[in-house]
Amino acid sequence: MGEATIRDVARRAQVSVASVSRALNGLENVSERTRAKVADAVRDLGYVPHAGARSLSLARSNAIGVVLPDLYGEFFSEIVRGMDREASRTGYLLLLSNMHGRKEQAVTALHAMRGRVDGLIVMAPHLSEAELGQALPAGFPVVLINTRSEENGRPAIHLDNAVGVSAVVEHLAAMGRTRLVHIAGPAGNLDAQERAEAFRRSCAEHGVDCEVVQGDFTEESGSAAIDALLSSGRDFDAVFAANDNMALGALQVLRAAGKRVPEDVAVAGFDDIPLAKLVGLTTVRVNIAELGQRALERLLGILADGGGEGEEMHAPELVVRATSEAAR
Amino acid sequence: MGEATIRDVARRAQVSVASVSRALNGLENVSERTRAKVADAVRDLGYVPHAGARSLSLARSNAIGVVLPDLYGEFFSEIVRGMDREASRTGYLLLLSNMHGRKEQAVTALHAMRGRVDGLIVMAPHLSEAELGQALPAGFPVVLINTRSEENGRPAIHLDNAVGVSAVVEHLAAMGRTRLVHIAGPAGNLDAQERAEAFRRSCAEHGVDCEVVQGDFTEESGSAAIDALLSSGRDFDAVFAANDNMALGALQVLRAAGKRVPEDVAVAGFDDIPLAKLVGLTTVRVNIAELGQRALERLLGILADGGGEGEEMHAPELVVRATSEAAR
DNA sequence: ACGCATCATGTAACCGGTTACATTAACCAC
DNA sequence: GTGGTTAATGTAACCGGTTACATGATGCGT
Repeated sequence: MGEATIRDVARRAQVSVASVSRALNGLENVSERTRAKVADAVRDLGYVPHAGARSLSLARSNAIGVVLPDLYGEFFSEIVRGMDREASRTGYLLLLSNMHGRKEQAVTALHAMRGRVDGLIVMAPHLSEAELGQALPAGFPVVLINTRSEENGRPAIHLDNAVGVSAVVEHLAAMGRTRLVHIAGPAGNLDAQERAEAFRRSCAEHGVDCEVVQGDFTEESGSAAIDALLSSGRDFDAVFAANDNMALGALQVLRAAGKRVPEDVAVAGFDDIPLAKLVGLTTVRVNIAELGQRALERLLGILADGGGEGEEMHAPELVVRATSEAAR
Repeated sequence: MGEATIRDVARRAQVSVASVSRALNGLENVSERTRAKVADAVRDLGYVPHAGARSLSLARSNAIGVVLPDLYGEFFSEIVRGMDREASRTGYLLLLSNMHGRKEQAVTALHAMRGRVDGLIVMAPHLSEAELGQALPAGFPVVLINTRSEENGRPAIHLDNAVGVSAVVEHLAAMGRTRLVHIAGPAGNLDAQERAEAFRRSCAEHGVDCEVVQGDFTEESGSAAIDALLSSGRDFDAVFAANDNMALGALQVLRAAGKRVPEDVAVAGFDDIPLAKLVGLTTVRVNIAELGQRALERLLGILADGGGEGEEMHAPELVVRATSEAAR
């Protein structure tokens, strides 16, 4: 990039570096004559200010660090797109760092951000609060996404699983379904836990029978779960899987077993992956881009006025499609 | 982040800043005793080096700037994933900047990178070489992706659209299709232009009828295009969309209109997004992640030995699936 | 004991910006 | 003309690291 420095510009314009700096930053107290000389010199030399040096002396970088785990497919691009939307609107750059491996790598990633960014957005589903606390000194502006949050009061944004789940259960109940099955995600996963828990609560509220079987978010596990249920002779008229993948697996097994969907059994999932639309699967749409955008907005808010502790919930939205449209 | 500076560490460890710096950077000439004192002080203070200051004095940031246009769906996440793969392997960070709007915004985006990154990867399908040249002083390490390249010899990586398109047309012709429709991408987009151009050429070579209709890379535009075509009563036996998104949109409309795929109409796309495999869509596989990774490798190579001018083509690969498998 | 090489350490300049403060010039009122 | 005010400009310190060079201590050969 243009290697000219502000001192080169000053020399060529026959003024001091202070005047150049003032002229470039549009300060008031600069004469027209000086302003013009500086502008000429800048053009002649192709001068572009050195952002690194600038941020060192200003203690401000106009960049936001984003630390994400390995994310699959849509999720990554959508969340970054949302952040970028807000960032480019407000003139910030995004400094990206995926952390694949384990804890040390995460700490390294976070440390590498020091002195480069004004704030951080961190999504670290496999780090505990305590571990995060070590790597993130108190006082540094951070917004957490979907981290296991234990009351510590750091600003955070969470997906509101309960809202999504209860919308599905309410919908199924309204369609006359009375014996619901939930295929849960893997035991260690926070979202999976919250969804299963909310499912039980919602069923109780609507006075419908409920049962929870285990899955692990893969399509196969959804198939296997329903397979087992069918051969055990258990009766049910709706299946709600903790994600779309498992719902699709369930769908295939149900149809193979001669069940009509939605007439005999309604099916619903969670996430609204592109395939869900194609297949006509009722699901819960998570607006991932909006989540990312909101996280950045929140962080910028903190940078501006320092305020805003506590968690914020991001509500997903019920999308009713063919697999649940008919009443029983 | 830890606000302690290297001088704080030096004071607490009772040594000079130079010794601290040497100890932290693992230089040889530091006594064990000093090394230990520094390590203690660093731990006590929670010191993390200020990367901005470091890169200012080293004239090296360990960051790579990535400037991308608005990209749709998978493409963005895949290309960034590929770059990230290489970046985290080699200890680089990615500084991301999407440029949506017009030229000035692009120039601003590029200038914002000055003094923050060691090199740039730029994908600017809507900027001419000349425009780019102004914003990118010669001598700064850059790798261009899919830019309108006019012989200027900057290192670049291009997707070989012609190879992919001609493979599809040849395949469709071999399957007995004779009236092909191409749904093109947005007018300003280089890939879209190249694909449409190659389509016309390939059709002529294989002696089949061809028609090009306009789309904009979104699924909806694919649906709309075929919708319009069907209601105009035009006849065709194969649809080749400039990307998979539009092909999927077309697929839905065709089926909704009672056409059998592939018996009545064959369908093909471009990109091979994950959904394409699930749906059985014939397409051209672009290993996008590999493209991104390759771009970064190339850039790192340039940083290391300065060499490597010229363009490099990245050939995509035909993937035949159910939507085109049956001969007419 | 001396001279000399070797090694650890410290001092201060530098990277490229910003800005507090000092300086100078210009203008006005008296 | 003098003193005081205001506006434009310049000087130099500072942000937080790195590193060339100077300094001081230690060990060795003779």
